[in-house]
Amino acid sequence: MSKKAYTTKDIARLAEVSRATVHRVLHGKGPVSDQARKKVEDVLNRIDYKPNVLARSLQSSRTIVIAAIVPSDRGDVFWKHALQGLESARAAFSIYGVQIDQYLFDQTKVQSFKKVTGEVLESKPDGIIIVPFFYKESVDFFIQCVSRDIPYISFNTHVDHSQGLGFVGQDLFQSGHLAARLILKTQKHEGTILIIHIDEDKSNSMHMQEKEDGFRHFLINQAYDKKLVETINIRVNNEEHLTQQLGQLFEKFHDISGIFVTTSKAYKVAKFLKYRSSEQVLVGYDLVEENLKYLRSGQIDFLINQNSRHQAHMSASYLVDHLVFRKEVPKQKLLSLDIIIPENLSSYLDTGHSRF
Amino acid sequence: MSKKAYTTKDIARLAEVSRATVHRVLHGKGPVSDQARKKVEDVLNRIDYKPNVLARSLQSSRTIVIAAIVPSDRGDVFWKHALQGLESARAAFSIYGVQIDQYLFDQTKVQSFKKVTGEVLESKPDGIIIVPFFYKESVDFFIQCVSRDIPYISFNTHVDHSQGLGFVGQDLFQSGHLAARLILKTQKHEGTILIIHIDEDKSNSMHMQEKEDGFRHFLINQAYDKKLVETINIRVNNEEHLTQQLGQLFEKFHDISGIFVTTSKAYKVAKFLKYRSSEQVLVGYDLVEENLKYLRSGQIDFLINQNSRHQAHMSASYLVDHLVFRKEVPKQKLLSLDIIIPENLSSYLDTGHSRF
DNA sequence: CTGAAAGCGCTAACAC
DNA sequence: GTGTTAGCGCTTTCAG
Repeated sequence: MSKKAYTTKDIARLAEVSRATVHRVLHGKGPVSDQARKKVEDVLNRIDYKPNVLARSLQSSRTIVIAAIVPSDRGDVFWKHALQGLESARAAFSIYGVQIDQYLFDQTKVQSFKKVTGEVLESKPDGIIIVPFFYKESVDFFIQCVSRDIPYISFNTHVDHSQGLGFVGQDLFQSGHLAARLILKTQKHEGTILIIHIDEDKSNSMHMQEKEDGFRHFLINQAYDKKLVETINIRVNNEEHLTQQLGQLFEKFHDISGIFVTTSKAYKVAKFLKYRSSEQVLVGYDLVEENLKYLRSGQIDFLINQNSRHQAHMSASYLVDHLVFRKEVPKQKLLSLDIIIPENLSSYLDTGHSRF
Repeated sequence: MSKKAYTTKDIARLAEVSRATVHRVLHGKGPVSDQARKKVEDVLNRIDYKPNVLARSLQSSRTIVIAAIVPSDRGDVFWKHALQGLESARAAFSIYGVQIDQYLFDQTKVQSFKKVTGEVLESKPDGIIIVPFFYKESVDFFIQCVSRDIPYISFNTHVDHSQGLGFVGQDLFQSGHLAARLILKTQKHEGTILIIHIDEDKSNSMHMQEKEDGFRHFLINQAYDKKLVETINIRVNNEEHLTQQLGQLFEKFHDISGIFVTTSKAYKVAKFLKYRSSEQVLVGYDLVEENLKYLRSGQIDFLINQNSRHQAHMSASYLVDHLVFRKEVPKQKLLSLDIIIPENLSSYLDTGHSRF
């Protein structure tokens, strides 16, 4: 059926040179005479040669090192899942001699980020996976990578840099759009809609803003009364303060019909709603334990899954495609925006991609 | 860091026999003296030996043949996607010397099914992927497989048979449950809810019934007035007949608030609704082109994605895990129930799993 | 019954 | 510059 694939041996025979010469031409290293090079290239143009990855990986000596720069997961399930994705990738690709080293930084400290990026460059890895959390520092880092000729792939946070291998993440504008549709579809009446940015620090602000933009865009399209849409920023330092703030909001706007929380902290709002036994539509992000509790009990209506596990795995997968299989990888891979309700929750919780 | 893995050479050295003997013990074939066997087994118990799959696959001679028994796709996008999943699996696993042969049957003819299953058994494949469309015939076939010691994995349609390697599909009861929640959440008022089974033949009836059961289960839990839920069976032979039937339904129940179509034919209802400019919540299945059109224009509110492409790919993937990697595979893999609305449609359309 | 030897396709080291 | 050689870990063949 499928005819035998060409090997370097075949090429050597056809080009009337030795396999070593073929090898040198294929990899562009080592001295080759123009004449020999031409002979080999002619053959390569004529046939469809695909190197056998397995045979290549069999060379046990060669191990490919990937450095992954990711926020540490101290109590944050989102990043814990990302690390799990990296781990499953490590397991899956170890047979190809790929090694994935994790470099964790403290997402509240730029210094920490700078430190680990420095360490990574020192270690001279074959490829890099990175969450470019801090904009300016990331751009600096990317420039370093390019000059050192180290391919990198970023995920979750998008920082424009065309030299990178690719980006894996989600379309945040679109996800805000989606949230708006869900709320408009399910709210009981046309009341005030709150957009709540609730987070520990400012670092996520770009993320949150894009979601808000998408959200508002949908409402405008639907000619929703602009005066009914309110944006609130909340820093969660202490619980009481939060309750107080929410209480004030509910006094000020007594006809709240829907709430969009742009971070994974929707459970904090849900808690408040439960206490008040209010019945607003609540849409949030991420399958973190506290959110799931309120999703199951009905305080949270929809969760949008950002699937950091999948993002991380995908990133690793693409880097391996590039480094091991020498395959093209897409400049951008936008993962699906999963809508989670109690019925499909469990089907998303068990990892989803068992082969990875 | 990670110490070198054991090889057959190591085992041979430790057991003081030759590598060939180790090989014979490992694969339980060929004559080995009890004494030699014991020596090798002792070593194997002491160390953690994992065969190197790459080296094994390198033996170009050995090609593993998988037979895939799937309904033909004559005009049916659902099965077309399944075939695409098989194709992507073929491409992905060809490097391991795996070959996937497709055996298509006509889903309207039992005879056709019997014919291809016969052919497959004749061809003595190393493993089988099958959509056990016809219950009785499938059970017969499974028995044949077991007696011939051919591992098989089924997908999409569930036929109880514990001897199989596994099943890949969706929880249909749960998916009906999900549809019910979506409709109750979004309908404008508590009106009549229609469950419409609309298909070309009867073969899907078990599928459809499970969905209905899940759907009704949710409504009962929510104490929805039983008298407001109606089940309708429609065979789609000609378009006019369908329009007529729907017209009669809408006359009989003038307060219809939601419609659940248990097959991929929701677009037929959507077309009718558009014509009447009615505003019921409509939930259906599958990302087939006609459905997408009405999803985008708003006649269909939600689509549930059964992702046959992914199902097929996953099945192949598991079979390869078993045959090539000698890994355990789960008895049952329930794929996620994806809720599709216009905003996340495109993110589900491009295949999703690029590495496959 | 057992072991030695060759070979899968690719790479790296070392002669020429 | 170029070709020969050896070896990755496993399987298969063939001689003992």
